[in-house]
Parts: sequence; structure tokens; C-alpha cells
Amino acid sequence: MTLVSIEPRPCADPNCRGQHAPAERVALAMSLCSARGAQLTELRRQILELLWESGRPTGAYELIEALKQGESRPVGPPTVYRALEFLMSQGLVSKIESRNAYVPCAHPERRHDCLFFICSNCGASAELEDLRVEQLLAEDAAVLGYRVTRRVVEVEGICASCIAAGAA
Amino acid sequence: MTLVSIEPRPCADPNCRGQHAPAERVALAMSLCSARGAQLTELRRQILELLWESGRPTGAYELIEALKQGESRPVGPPTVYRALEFLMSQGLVSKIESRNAYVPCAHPERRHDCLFFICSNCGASAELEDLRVEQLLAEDAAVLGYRVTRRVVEVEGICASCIAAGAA
DNA sequence: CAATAGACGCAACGTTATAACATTGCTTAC
DNA sequence: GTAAGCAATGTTATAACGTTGCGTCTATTG
Repeated sequence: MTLVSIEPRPCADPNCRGQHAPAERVALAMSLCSARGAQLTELRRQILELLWESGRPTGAYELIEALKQGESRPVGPPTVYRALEFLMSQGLVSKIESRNAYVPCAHPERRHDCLFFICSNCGASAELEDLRVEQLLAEDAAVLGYRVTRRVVEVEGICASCIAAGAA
Repeated sequence: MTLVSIEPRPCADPNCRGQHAPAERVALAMSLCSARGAQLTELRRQILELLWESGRPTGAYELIEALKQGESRPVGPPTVYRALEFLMSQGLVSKIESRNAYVPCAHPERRHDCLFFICSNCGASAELEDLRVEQLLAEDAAVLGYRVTRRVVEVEGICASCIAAGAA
């Protein structure tokens, strides 16, 4: 059997949304980790894949449940939290603080904190990059004399689909 | 004894910081609630006061402890959470999502979500109003077709004092 | 092959938040 | 005045989220 190596490339659109299959996402993650010398183990890969397949912010205990359902052996909370920590350290996953849930990141090759839009009706989330916001926050931080280490920007609302579907 | 009624007035500076005593803050809150027909009960008032006196984001269970220490009777988690919910509904308190903690709001008379800057060293938080950020987030939301209900903007870093004091 | 370091398993625990139901105290209607 | 209504609070239990501590496995790498 011949394996044709397809080199995954980062997507050029900083705000591409949903047009890449989970498998493609995971392949990119594997490629990135390999290049960085970081170990994207089977468990970590599975969790990342679950997050991509889920399509919405997913809680740690949901992931535990999902892993139990799948063919893999069950894992405990520390294992999942450690895997999430690794994935976050690699920029592959972000935590949605206002939901205690986790989402995969569309552009792990760029190191930045994204804006997240979360629908309070269907729970879906959208990731957005907006350098202008980052710039303003940097300015404000400078005025206050802060040295910034992390940004959390989460906008909650009703998404277009739910508005169209007549949700409150 | 003659009581001179002092009408508490909102502070004109949207980004005033720390120059008002807790008592003054609480007086303003009482005045606001009274005008709105909302009941700032003794318990709710006490919790708001504790938050002002604390000077940093404070957890619900810390508040429970503080109430136990004080002369008032002990309260359970649901009671404190209900009080916090009320205070948030009145714009008197905000939750810092990235810390699971609560802070009093400097300008409860204006209805808006603030930016928060939190020092990861000393835990202090600063509240800031920046209409430009709100404007950008509104634009981004419009592009995505979101109807915004809530904004969470939390910037974590090292504050000026801690930098000066040589904290990492 | 031995030494090492990183990843994982596991039990117990700690923290944050809510569900479900009971009680208090005040107001209003008859 | 007493019963109904209502908002706030109390009580108990539990759900949901996250961590500590320690032991074992496994994949390098010298």
C-alpha cells in the first residue's frame, strides 16, 4: 500500500468558518505538533476530534461521556483536563469561560486570543479574529499600565439561524 | 436629631477608579434601587458592601464565609447566589467569568458591559468603559448576524503596581 | 539495557452552582 | 382578623466543574 503524504496547510482566511472537515483540522494539528516537537497522542487527538465533531462548546465531562461511548477505554476527569491543558497550550483549543466549555481553534498556527460569539439558543459558537479589538485592548492596557498575558472576549447573543428560525 | 438628606449622584467620570468609599457606593445603589422600585434588602446590601470592601473579585463561597464571620446569621449557597443574581440584574455587580468571582460595578446607572482588567499576581481588577470596543464588537456581531445580549471582555495580566514591585 | 521523562490511570477531594422544597413576613381582599 | 398572595430567604441535597497526589506504563535516548 502506498501512502501519499498530503502536507496540511493552514488556511489563509483568518475568519474562515466551518468549511474544513474535522479530519483536515486534525491533520493540521498533527502536522503542527510534529513540527513543534509536541506529542499529539492518541487520546489528545481523539479529544480534539470530538471537539471538532461536536460543533459547539463542549464540557469536560461531556468529553468523558463521549469517550466512554466510543470504542476507547473510559478515562477519568484528570486525564481529560490534562489533555485539554495540552491542547490549549498548543493553541489547538480555547476555553469558553462563560460556559465552562471548550472549543477547537480554527487557526492554531497563529498565536492569538480570538473573539468568540456564542448563541444562547442553539449553543453554537463562532470564532473571529479582529485585530482592531486586540489593538484597542492593548491601548487600554497600556493606559492602565497592565502587561497583558491573556484576553477573554466572549459575546453572547442569538445567532442568525436562530433568529431566522424565530427563536426568542 | 436632624437628618440631612444627601442625594447620592452618579460619578461623571466613566472611568473613575477607586476614589469613592464603599459607603458612598452603597448609598448610590440604594438610591438607584429605590428609584427603580427594586428591593435592595439588608442581605443584598451587605453582600454589595462586602464586594466593595474586598477590592478584588470575590467568590460566592468567600462571601458566605465573610457573612458567617460578621454579626449576621449564616447563609447558604442558594441565598448568596440569588442575591448576586439580583445585584447583577440591577447592574450593581458583574461576574468575572474567568475567575468565577464577582465584582461591584462602578457605574450601575449606565447599562453596559464593561471591560475588566485582572492582575494575575495580586488579583485586583480594574473596570473600564471603552465605547470603541463595544462598537467594534457590535460591528462584528452584525457581520455574523448575531443579536447581542451580553459581552464578556476580560483581560488578564500584571498590573502596574505589581510590575513596579518586581512581580513576574 | 538502564535511566529518564512524559503521559496516563485512579481514588479521593475541593470548588462552584443549582434543584427542590419549606418557611417567613409583609400586603391586600374579603 | 384571617385567609390568600407574593417576594425573599432558609434548608437539604446534589449536580457540575476542576485538582491533588501518587503510582504505573511507555517511549525515547544515551
